[in-house]
Amino acid sequence: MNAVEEKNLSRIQREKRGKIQKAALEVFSEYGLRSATLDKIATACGLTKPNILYYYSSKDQIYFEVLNGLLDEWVAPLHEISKEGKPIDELLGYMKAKLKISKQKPKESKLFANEILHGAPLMQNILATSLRQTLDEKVAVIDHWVSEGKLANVNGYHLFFSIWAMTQHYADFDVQVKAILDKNEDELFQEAEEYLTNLLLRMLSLPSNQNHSIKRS
Amino acid sequence: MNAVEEKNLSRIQREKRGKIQKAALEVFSEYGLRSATLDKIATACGLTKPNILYYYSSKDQIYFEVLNGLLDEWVAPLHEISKEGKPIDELLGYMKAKLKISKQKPKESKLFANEILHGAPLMQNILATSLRQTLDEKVAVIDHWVSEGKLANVNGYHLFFSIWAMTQHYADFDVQVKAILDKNEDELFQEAEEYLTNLLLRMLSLPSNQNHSIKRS
DNA sequence: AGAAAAATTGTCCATTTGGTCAAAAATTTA
DNA sequence: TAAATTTTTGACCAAATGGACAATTTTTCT
Repeated sequence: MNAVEEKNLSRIQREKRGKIQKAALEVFSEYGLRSATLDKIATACGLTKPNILYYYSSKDQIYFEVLNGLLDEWVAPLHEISKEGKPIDELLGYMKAKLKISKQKPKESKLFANEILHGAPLMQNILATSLRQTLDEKVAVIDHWVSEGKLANVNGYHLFFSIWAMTQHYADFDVQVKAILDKNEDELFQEAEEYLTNLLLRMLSLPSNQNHSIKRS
Repeated sequence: MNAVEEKNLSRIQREKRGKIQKAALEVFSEYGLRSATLDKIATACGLTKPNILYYYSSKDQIYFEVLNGLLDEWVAPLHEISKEGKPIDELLGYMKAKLKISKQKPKESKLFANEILHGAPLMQNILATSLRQTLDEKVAVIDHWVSEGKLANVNGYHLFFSIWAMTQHYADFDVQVKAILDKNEDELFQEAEEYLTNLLLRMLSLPSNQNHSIKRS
């Protein structure tokens, strides 16, 4: 499935490839594909440039490997949304999972964002097939919930777009966020979670439902 | 105020500088600062590379000029938010203004996003001073509205973050959006506006307020 | 241990690219 | 129109960079 089979690798190969990928993530997420250099990656992982090219045939290939690894992580939380669960809980859980990734893996988020921002030349077809199919399924679940009266009437696609946008914003544009708010990382994400929870609750709750912000019983 | 005074320029200078900036916006927004080349910009505006360097002293300077122009446009809609207006209308108007920019100036939006994504090396201090100050003022207005009972209780900073994130998403990540939805540009932004209007209405309306989706009187 | 295989590196190369510069062409000014 | 000024360009350069490769070192296998 992966472009590189990972089963028949020696200990050394596994270690070095791991080091390279980790360093490459750092460098690529900071500089982007073009302005990242093999020398920077080499320095970051303590290897020589030719040594890196012994493990990966080209800079592009390293980038491709790293990016491919990210895509799976990026899509994974979607699969956790269960038709059987309580609609609002499922969607709140999804938002929290995405927000958690933004907090814990900002570099990965930025690299992914950068790729899409520049036209996703390496992922466009995957987006249009795999991601699209998965999302279609989840939107169908949302439509189902809506039709059963378990959820306010929302456009499922745009709901996902907005969850992606709002959660990733805290990772991708952290420089801007931190230029405006002085909070430390923990405070910031705590606030964000409260804000987004409130937003989704208001957005998704049925108008005539029980009052969600103030429990009476 | 600008890094380059624009008053004492001849007709030729004005024309050529304009051409260069326009071409530079195209190229920079597609490739980013580093992987954009002077040759690409030269081709895009039909000038020679040395000719471009006759008008701008370096590639970095062109980038700086272009970027600086964008910042003003980016912040401008914020100033339109009036303390005197009806809170929800003001904020809906702001969202619509930002969404309109995403639709009509996607390249500008992407260039801006790219800069922040990579740490905003050229704008960090402006963000932390000018933008921050403006935003502080507008958040104060929101707090005021909230305290007067004209608006649901929301965190003003995160409200702006989410409006930025959600509206810019349609420009910055258009590749992803279009990989998932087949709609044409007009349909897409129409849907987005409806979705975001509904979202903000639900988010900002007071719980016990009049029913906003169905007018009774 | 010794041979074979794998891993590592120093050196080198070709291309790309930002930028220079002097000469030429075009425009403006007197 | 002729001089002065501005604009344009072809040729060129130095630095950066992705990558090749043969030689060397290290590890693995018998």
